[in-house]
Amino acid sequence: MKASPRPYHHGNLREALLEAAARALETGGVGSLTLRELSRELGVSHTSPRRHFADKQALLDALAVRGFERLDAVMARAAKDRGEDFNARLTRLARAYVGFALKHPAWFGLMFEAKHRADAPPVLLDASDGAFAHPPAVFAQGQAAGEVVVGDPARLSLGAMAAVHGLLSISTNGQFKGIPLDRLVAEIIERLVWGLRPRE
Amino acid sequence: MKASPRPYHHGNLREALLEAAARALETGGVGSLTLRELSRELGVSHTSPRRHFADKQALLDALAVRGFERLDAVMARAAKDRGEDFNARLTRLARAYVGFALKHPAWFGLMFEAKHRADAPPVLLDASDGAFAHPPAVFAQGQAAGEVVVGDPARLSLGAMAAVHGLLSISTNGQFKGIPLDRLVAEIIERLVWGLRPRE
DNA sequence: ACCTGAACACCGTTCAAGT
DNA sequence: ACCTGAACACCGTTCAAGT
Repeated sequence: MKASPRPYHHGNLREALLEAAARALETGGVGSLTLRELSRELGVSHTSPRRHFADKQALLDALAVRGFERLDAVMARAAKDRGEDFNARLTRLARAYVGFALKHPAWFGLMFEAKHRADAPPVLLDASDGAFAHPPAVFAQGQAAGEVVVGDPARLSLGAMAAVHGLLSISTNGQFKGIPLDRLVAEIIERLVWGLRPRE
Repeated sequence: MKASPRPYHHGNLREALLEAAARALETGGVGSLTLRELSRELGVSHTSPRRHFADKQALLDALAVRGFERLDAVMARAAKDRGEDFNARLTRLARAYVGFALKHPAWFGLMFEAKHRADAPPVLLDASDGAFAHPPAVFAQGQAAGEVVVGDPARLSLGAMAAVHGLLSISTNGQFKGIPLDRLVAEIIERLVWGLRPRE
């Protein structure tokens, strides 16, 4: 958003660093991400990153923020109302979440690791909150349609998102005991929705 | 279990390394865990660990196995039948899980990170399976008592454990938007149990 | 303002050598 | 069998210096 000042030797080093870091993350995991290697790749000295990020952790945090922004965009698209019932809509949202996590496992891992640091910057927590604002919205509309019990949507949706996220953590290689994640997600959401029916 | 051969310079270096590593993990997180520092602490040369662990990752894997064994012990104790109903028992099991994770956050994180590596050793996956065998047992007894719908206990319990684990991942510093994890766990389990009631 | 090069204090891993 | 010491190829970070 901020207009970049005239470049010196490199076009926009900060941006280039973040992009190269994201690539490194996808290719070789967080272990392969070093400031010196990024600098080499971009043809600048290994001390250049210092001008744009206080230290390595600052770059990782910025990368985590980008991740939550991407996740936010993915969730926003999946949360759009298409006239389905609550179950179908929540399942679509959950699948989008799982899809992002499986497509960018190292990035996804970095995002939550960064968020869990005691001194995580506010901008990071805000980015996370942004992405996690979509499920409550879907729940609220489910309530409006009489498909979901009354109660704080944020609190109700937390259980659903926790289940989906936990499924990712507990599973291995996109499956659990041979059953693909996608199927398990649908199963769990359906059972959850059943439990969330208004009690007559 | 295996009888240790006569020591050379150190009593039982393998054991000492694992204990020192666990301590380092608790104190300064996984970032503070280096083979050289462990060696210094134990008064051996920095190449000694090589005799007992092929590389650093092998030590981390062994540490992760220990973690799952500890978790298994904690879960086994919590899963014991005390004559409560299914809801109370599952809540106790979930709280034990959360308690372990909050008490040893770095270790807990290491365990699942190790488990997610593509080349995770079978012994690690077995240790994980061991700890996760307790919830299905509780579910099976819940079914026997007519408190839970029919279905594969492993599959049914997966949703519950995923929700609890996910809550840990999504939350920050043992809470979520100011609400303590313990309370959220109880809430989610209760709602889940409600959804798992046999449908008449 | 932005980048460089040398220097410092660390790593993990390898390997020939010791007892 | 078990450990050592030197060596190698890396790190992140600091700092005086350049344009």
